Amino acid sequence: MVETVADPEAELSVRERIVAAARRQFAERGFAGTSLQAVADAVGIRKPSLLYHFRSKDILRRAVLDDVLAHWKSELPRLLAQSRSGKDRFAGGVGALVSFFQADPSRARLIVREMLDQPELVKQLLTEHVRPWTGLVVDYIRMGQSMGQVRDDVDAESYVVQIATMVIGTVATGEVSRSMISGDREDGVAAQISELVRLARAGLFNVRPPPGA
Amino acid sequence: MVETVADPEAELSVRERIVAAARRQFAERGFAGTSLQAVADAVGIRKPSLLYHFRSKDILRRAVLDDVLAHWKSELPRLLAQSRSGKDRFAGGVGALVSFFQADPSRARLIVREMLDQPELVKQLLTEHVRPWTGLVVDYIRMGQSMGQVRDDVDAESYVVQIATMVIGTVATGEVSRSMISGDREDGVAAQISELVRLARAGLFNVRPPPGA
DNA sequence: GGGCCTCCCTACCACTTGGTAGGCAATCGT
DNA sequence: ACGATTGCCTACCAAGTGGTAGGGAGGCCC
Repeated sequence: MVETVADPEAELSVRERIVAAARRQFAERGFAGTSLQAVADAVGIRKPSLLYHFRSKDILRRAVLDDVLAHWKSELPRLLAQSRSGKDRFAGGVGALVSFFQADPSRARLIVREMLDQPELVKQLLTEHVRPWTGLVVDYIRMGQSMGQVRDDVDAESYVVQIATMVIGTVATGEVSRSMISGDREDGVAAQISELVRLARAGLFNVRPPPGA
Repeated sequence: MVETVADPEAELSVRERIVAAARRQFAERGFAGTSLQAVADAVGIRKPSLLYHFRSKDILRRAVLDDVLAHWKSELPRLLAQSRSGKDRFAGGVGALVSFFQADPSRARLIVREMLDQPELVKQLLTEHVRPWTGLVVDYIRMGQSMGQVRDDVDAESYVVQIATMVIGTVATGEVSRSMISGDREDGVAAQISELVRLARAGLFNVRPPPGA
């Protein structure tokens, strides 16, 4: 029995559907707070069938984490391409990073949870998959510094990490922190993100051409 | 009912020791990932004794969260006093906020976890306890804007939330994000924090007197 | 003293958890 | 045609969970 062909989810393999369901639940209730029973229910199979595809809960956890990082990694080139030159593209790049996580907030929440639950593993995985790319950004910023376009008091590496922390944190805890903004105004998300981009920009570029030149 | 107000440097009450142990464990392993058995062991009592002081695990959770927020709230005036005027004090204020959470990172980690686990409750508690104080900061920033000292493209509310997100996120996930900074250089923490302060500052103040006037 | 309250204990319980054993139908390679 | 493999199932289990029952030692007030 197969579901409707029009539904994009219908074409996913059972493995993929398990990973997707697990990601959502791990993100929402945490790893320890999620039972295999609940994941199996969400997929529409029985628990032992789930354990046939993933031999233990820990293996499933790892698969979910790998999946999120793989998606992130595969999106990075596209995101970076948008920030390759100038201030306008830079704003677009940060915005695109935000949209990547915002498109499925469970990605951000999962990463935050795993950073808390297994810092050593996440540290290793990020170093392996994401760091090479951030290295490109760091080089780009340093180039901008040598050309006088970028503030020279910027610590490029710390800057990148800080912006990433802000982006992921903003998406993951967005609902809560947004409630601190003026009651519950409609444009909370937009305001928060535009302030994020503004902060990132103000912290990076010289406001106007250096006075000496 | 608190009986320890006049106690000079006496040992903590059992209740307080339970809350402290629970905070550490909830922060480290999460609420669902922590058993009452483990908390009781850390305190050095049996599980039913723990349940004598807190009638359910959920009540303990709430007590832990209240405790953290109460400490935060009570520290806020002192932290704000340091940022009342000018750029130097501002840096001190943000730095002080960082130190507050860094003094016991389990506070930051617990708040992040609870923002993920029970966003509605945390939203309500933050609005009740913390928001009045951030309101003061917002007013202060707006005053600075009317005096031309602060950039006028700053959305004061979003700015404050964004900085707080960055501070809490930096402390909570510090170990991991720091590993993205150049191998594992010794001053990772300091570099990260100083970049945080620099970002906050660059995003707030006019770099030099406004050009038009 | 005697009753009472505080605080901690041992013993126990119903329930859920991750995981295993083994069977059954469809599909595949040859 | 037919054994092996795949993918799912029912039935089960040992361990651990949050929580309860009830008892006992010590201090406090009359």
